[in-house]
Amino acid sequence: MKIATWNINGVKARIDSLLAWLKESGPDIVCLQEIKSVDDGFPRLEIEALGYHVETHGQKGFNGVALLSKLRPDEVNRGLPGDDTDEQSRFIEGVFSVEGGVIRVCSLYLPNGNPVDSEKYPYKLAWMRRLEAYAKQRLLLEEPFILAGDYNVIPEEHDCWDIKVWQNDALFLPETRAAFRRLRNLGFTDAVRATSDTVPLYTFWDYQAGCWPKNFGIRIDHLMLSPEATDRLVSTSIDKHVRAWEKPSDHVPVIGTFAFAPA
DNA sequence: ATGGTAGTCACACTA
Repeated sequence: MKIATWNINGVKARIDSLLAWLKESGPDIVCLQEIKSVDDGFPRLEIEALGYHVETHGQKGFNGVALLSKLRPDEVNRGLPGDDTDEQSRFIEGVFSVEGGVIRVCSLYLPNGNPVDSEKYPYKLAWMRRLEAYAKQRLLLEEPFILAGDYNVIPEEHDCWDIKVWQNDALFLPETRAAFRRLRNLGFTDAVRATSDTVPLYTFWDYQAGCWPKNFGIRIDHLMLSPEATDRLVSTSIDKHVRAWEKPSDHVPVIGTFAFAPA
């Protein structure tokens, strides 16, 4: 079973690429971020025509996440718990039946947090605290559980082309990485790192300043796995070639392959 | 180069 995450940076602008990639890659579950669409505006018919169920948690203009899946989810939950006043659509959770039980998969779009001296950075850190509290509770279920998405976190220096450029950025500040480590240390495995010794590995290349042709990238899209999901992890891959397509997203798909069979 | 590019939406805002 292939489970992928991809920040597509606007589903309306990326629908042709998304359909082409679904046909090429054939993932079973896809976690999308930055759909930048309300639920009614999401191009669900074209995606359903390829055999996917579509669940969205949209927002006008910004943010927005979605779950595409060959299996129909048994349960879907929208929004990260912990702050009823948070109106940004950054989190959706689906539960799927597989042979022998369920898997729980979340698509998350963690706040960017820049500029650091604005209210955006404390919002990011508060969001990470909420994610940690939520994840801690979910781990008690002892299920295969995958937190997939755009974390806007560069975990280590070697996940970045030039740390001097990023060291004071909200994606790399010590407090940001400490929050990421706290989450991981609850018992999660960074799937890409667990299956590859290659450094560096990138999932994002900025549109600006020729970052893509110069391979000036960062690794910020992650599949974080509970112990029960890690037990079933077979391999991971980063679909880097998609960054060279016409009108690309600045992020590429990250894919985990697992030894789960559909129910 | 106190720049650069892209998406959304209709003016800046976000990244």
